[in-house]
Amino acid sequence: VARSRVSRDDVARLAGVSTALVSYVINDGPRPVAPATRARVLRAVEELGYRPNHVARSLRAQRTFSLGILVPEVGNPFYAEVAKGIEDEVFGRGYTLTVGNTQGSAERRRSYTQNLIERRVDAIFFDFTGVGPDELELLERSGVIGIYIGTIDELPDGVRHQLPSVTMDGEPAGYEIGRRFVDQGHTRVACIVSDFPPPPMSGAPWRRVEGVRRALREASLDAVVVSTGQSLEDGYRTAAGLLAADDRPTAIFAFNDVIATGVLRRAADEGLVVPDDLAVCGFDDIELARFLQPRLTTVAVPKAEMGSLAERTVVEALDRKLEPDELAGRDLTVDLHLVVRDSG
Amino acid sequence: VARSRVSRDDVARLAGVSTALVSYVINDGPRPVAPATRARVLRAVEELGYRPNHVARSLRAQRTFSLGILVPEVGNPFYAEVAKGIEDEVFGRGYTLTVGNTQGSAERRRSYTQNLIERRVDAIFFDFTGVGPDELELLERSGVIGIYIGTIDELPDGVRHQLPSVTMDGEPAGYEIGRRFVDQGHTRVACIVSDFPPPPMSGAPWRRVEGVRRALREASLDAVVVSTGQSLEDGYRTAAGLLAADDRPTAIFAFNDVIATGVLRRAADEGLVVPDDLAVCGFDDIELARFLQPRLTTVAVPKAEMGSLAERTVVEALDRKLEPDELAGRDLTVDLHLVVRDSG
DNA sequence: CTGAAAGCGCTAACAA
DNA sequence: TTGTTAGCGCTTTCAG
Repeated sequence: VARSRVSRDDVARLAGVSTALVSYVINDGPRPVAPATRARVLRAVEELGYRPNHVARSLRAQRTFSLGILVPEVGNPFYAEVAKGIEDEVFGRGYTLTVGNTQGSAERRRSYTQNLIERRVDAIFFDFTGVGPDELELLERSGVIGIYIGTIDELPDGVRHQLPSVTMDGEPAGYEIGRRFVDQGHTRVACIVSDFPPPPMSGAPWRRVEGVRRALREASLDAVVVSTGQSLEDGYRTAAGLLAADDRPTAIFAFNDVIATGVLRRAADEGLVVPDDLAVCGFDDIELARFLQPRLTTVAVPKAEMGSLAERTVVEALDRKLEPDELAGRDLTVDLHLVVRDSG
Repeated sequence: VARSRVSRDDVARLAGVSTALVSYVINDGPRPVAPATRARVLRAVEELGYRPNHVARSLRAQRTFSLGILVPEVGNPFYAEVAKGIEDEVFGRGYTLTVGNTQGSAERRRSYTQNLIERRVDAIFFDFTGVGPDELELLERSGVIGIYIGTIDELPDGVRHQLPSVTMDGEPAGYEIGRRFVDQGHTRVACIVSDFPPPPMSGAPWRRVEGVRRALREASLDAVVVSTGQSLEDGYRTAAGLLAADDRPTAIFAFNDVIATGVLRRAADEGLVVPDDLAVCGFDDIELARFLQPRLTTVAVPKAEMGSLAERTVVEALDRKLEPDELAGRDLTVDLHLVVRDSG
């Protein structure tokens, strides 16, 4: 077997034509080729098992047809969901997706961005990873398109509107949850927020928590807010701490469904009945939420939609050969809504 | 800002040296450079914000430092886990991971393999996707390294030992589960297997189910086996069917933890108490398993270990510039063990 | 309708 | 210690 060493030259030689012809045949253009010649080329391609080298093509075309996506944690189904939406969409158009796990580290995020740019990906999606001035500058000087997908919390003011984005604002949904807690007569409510170290760049409190507290404040109440990590275990452990107190909360708003799942587990371990002894609300509405026992009350985030909005923005820009700056200001927004189930 | 147009030539010109020197400085070799010159080059690099073009470098080096991984479904935390293990490991060595979702389609698997090969990835990991003759031939003629990670079920005989692999055999663990069911006095047990369309290439029954049935047979029993898809919903729906029957099973072995989660949900909906009215065992031991209510009895699969064994095999082969055929026959195996919790 | 050749950005062998 | 240059595989302009 001819080990990959088969190049366009070999095909041309075997078919007895010039290399340009081979190119025209393979790409169906840009110039026409006589049917007989075309057939000869095709036969040679077949015989040699020739396949074009995408690397060479990328170098020449100054376009790689590959996209990068940065994710805080691929293991978390929430982030995976938007990545999946994008991948599914672009594969049909010949793009490939390179994914990077930032693990919440700003340093990793920066170095991945750098790496992807050196590899000349056509665009980079920042999937709930936040974007800082570093990434912005890297994108700027390289001319690579970047787009942000995530919460408005994670976009520092100096960054917003500098690159296109698809964002959501958790405040209104948080407010609804807070209202619900108030209506249910809870007076001791806790919010568990889930920060990667370091905390969100803006340093601002999370919008979704602000929403909850706004509702509480209207009833002259407030919430205790504690911070934890991203895993099921983090949710479990944090809930354990909260529930150990004498004046333990009777309602917990968990930052996301993964944390909420940990909380539910801990509640069960304490012999607490949810929602009677403890109300629990999550956020994200991952598929799992409605399979948990009890079914989780949570906030539906249109993950697939966020992915495809971003994907469409990028692909269109690429197709129309827009410059990155022409995309600045394209800030799309999606709506969230509360999904009431059994946990709170 | 100089839009990415900065190339090695610009740096050389600004520093007043030859392009080779720039190369030597950037790569720290292969030839030494006088300190003064080096400093000048570095300054020019800095001033221009120069970054090497990885595409050109790949073309030249005949090596891209990118790896491909094919996964049945990124949304499933089980598959994501091994991908994560690999990614984490190789990123430090400068590799990047391009992931493809096959969605269980053999056609997609083939076309992704093709695509990745054209992009000249240095190696492809097949993560529980199976590998068929098509992929084998593609790898063969391209000289790209391929490695299989998954169950032995999914490797047709014509493919085994043709490429390196890290596999597990579910039979013994299945047997343990079957034994447990027997010891608990169950006489009506059901197995839910989870096939993507089409069914596993080998056409053979799944080893883990064979194990369960072997144990049952020893007690002169047998299991009913039903097939379903991969989602929580699939598990839920299939359990609904099973539990609707008059002679409903009192024990269910679910193909994996995702399916088991759906089963648990349905059992709760039917007002069945697990494990008293119904025993449920899963497979994989995803992190979620021990947070479910009830905690899921399942089989621990060393996901991270499988990933890193495969990763090490590949990286070593790449470092030592081994030919793909030198890897054939490197078949590693990992052990599984039952994790008894509360569901069965 | 087809061939020759330049050039994408980089590395390294060869020369000086 | 440094400069020059061929060539990785491809596309496309310019000639014929």
